[in-house]
Amino acid sequence: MLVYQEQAVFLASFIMKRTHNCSQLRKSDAGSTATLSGWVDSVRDHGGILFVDLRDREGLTQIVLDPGNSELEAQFGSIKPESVISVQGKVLERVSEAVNPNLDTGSIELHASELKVLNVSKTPPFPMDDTADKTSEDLRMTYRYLDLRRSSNLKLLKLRHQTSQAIRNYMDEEGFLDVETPMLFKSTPEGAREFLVPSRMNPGAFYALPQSPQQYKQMLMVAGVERYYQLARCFRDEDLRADRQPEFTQLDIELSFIDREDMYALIEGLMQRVWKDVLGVEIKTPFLRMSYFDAMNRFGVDKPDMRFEMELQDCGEIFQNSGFKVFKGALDAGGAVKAFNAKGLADLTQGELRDLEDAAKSLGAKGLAFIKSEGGEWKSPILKFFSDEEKAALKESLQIEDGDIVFFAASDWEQACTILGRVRLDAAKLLIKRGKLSIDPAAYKFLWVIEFPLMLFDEEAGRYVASHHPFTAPVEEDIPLLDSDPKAVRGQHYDLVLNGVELGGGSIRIHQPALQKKVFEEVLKIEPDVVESRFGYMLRAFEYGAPPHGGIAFGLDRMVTILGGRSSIRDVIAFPKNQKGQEMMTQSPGVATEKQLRDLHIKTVLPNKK
RNA sequence: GGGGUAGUAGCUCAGUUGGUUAGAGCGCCUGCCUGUCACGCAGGAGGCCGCGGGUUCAAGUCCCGUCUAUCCCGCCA
Repeated sequence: MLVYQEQAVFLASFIMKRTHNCSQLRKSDAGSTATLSGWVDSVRDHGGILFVDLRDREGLTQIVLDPGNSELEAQFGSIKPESVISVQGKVLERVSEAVNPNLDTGSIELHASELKVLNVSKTPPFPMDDTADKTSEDLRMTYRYLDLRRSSNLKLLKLRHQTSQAIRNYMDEEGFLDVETPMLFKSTPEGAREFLVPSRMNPGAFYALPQSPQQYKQMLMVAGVERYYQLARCFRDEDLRADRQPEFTQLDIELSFIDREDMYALIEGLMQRVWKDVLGVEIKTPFLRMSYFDAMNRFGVDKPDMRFEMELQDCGEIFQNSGFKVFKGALDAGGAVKAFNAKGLADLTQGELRDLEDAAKSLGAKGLAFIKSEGGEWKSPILKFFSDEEKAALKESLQIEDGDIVFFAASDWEQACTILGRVRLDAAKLLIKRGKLSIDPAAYKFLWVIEFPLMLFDEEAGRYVASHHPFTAPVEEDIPLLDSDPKAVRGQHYDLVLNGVELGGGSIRIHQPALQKKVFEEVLKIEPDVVESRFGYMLRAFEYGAPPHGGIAFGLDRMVTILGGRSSIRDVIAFPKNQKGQEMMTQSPGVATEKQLRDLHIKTVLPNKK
C-alpha cells in the first residue's frame, strides 16, 4: 500500500511535468497552457478568489484559483507555505490595474485547472524571507536546507558558481591545466595547525589534510606542467573568525618561466574577467602597487582599505626635542610617533573613545593619546606638554580643523603603525555611522602590496622565520644580504588586496637547490635532518632541472563574499561550520566508536573538566 | 587560552528605581472576505524569562557560577 502511494506520487510528478520555470512566462505566453512546479511562497485567500505565489529556483509566478471549482478549492485549502506543488492551467494576461511591476512574471498569471500537492510542508522554524537574515545563525544552520532555499541565498550559490565558472573559462583560455592534488598529505608542522588523519594501514602514522597544495604545485612545475590551477579545498585547524573556516577553497595557481610583472598582468586580467562576468563591472588595470613599508607607514596594515583617506603621518620630527616624555622616549629608543586626523569625529562619545582605546591597548598600546578640536579650541589631556611650535606644526601637518580629532601612537615603528591602523579602521566605522564618511558599496579598490620582508625575527623562537613561506625567492639584488642582514632582504612576494581584504598572495619561488638549502639551513636555521625529512624530495627535485616558477593563491570564499556584498564567508559556503568548527545540520564532528578507534590504533584522552 | 556582546512566545525584539496576571510585531490556529501580491478584518492558542546557585517579604530585573552563540585578541595566509 505504501509502495503504491509512493508510486502514485512518482507518477504524478511525471503526469504534471513542468513546462516552464517560475520566472519564464510572459505576456506573449497568454492563452497557452502551462504547468509549473515549485514551492508555495505565500497564499492569499480572498474567500472567493485565491492567489498562490509559486516559487522555484528561478523566480515567482502568481497562481490564481478562480471561484466555482469546489474540488480544486478543497485541495488548495490544504496547502501551506513551503509545500511543493505542481499546477497546470491557462496563462492569462493580467488586467492593467493588476500588473505587478516588481515581478518578472508580473504581467501574467496562471489560472489553475489542475493541482498536485507533491509534499506538504510543516511550518518552517524561521521566516523564509529576508527578515530571516536576523535569525540566529545557529538555528538557520541547523535547518540550512531551508535557509538556502530562500532566494537571496540561492542567488549567492549561483554567484559562487558564476565566479568559479568565470575563473575556469579564463584559466582555460590562458593555457592552464586543472590538476588535482592529494587531500591526504604529509604533516608539515611549520605554519598553521593541521587536521591529522590516522592511517589504519600504518599504525602510529598520520596523514595531514593540506593547508594548501603548495608543495605539490611546485612539483608540477618541475614536472613540466608549466601552467597549473585548481580550485583546491584547504584545511587549517585554527580558531575561526567571520572570514575564516576550517575548510575553505583556494584558487591555486602556479606557472613557469615568468616574473612578477607577468603574474600581475595575468591576475589583473583574471579579476577583470571575474568582475565582468559576474557583476558586469569593468575593473581598471593596472592595479595600484604599494610596498609593504608604505602600506604599514601610511595605513598601519599590510592590507590597506584604499576607499578612504585618513593616512597616518609621521610626527617624529615635530617631537624630536619634545618635553612630552612618552613621545620623546619612543623616539630616543629608535621608535616612531605616528598620528592621523579622524576628520569630523570630535563629537565621539566617551564610550566610543574608550572602545578605540581598548582596541589600541589590545595591540600593545599603553593608552591612546588624542587631541580634539572643538568650539575653536584644542582639548586633550596631553596638550599641556606641547610647546606652541609643536602645536603649530601639528596643525599644519595634520590639517587640523574644528571638529577633528587626532590620534597618536608612540612606540617602535611597526607597533605604532599597527595601533593606528586599527584605530583608523574603527574611526572610519564611527564616521560612516554618523554619515560623515561614505564608502561606495560598488567601489572596488584593488591594490598590489609588494616588497615584503622575506624574513621576520621571531623573538620567542630566537631565530628568523619566513614571513610568507620558505620557498619565496629573495629579490635578486638582496641575495647578498641573506648572510649579513636577513631582515633587510625583500622577498619576491605579492599580495592582492581589495577594499581592505587580503584576496590572495603568492611569490616567485626559489628554483635553485643550493639557494633553497641555504635558506632552510643557514637563514631559517632548520636542522639538516629535519630539512631532509620534510623537504628532501623537493631539494632533490630541484636538482633535476626545475624551471623558474611562481604562483599565487586566492581565497575563493572571500572573493565571492565581496562579489555578493556580504560580510561573512559563511554566507557563501553551502554548509559552513560554526565558531567551534561544528556543522549544525549534521552535528559533525561526532564521536568515533570503539571499533573505529581500535582499527586506527588510537586512544582518546579527554581533557579534565574542573 | 583571553576579552566584548547577546540569550524573554516558533522568529525578531520591548520589559521602568526589584512589586500583582510578562507584552508587541511577524508567524501559527479558527472564522469572514471575488483582484491580492508583506492582502485585509475578527477571534484564539502559544512562555522553565538559557541553566544552577545566592541576596530579598518579593528576581525577567541585583550578585556569583555555568552553558550556548557571535565578534575580537592570541593563533592563522
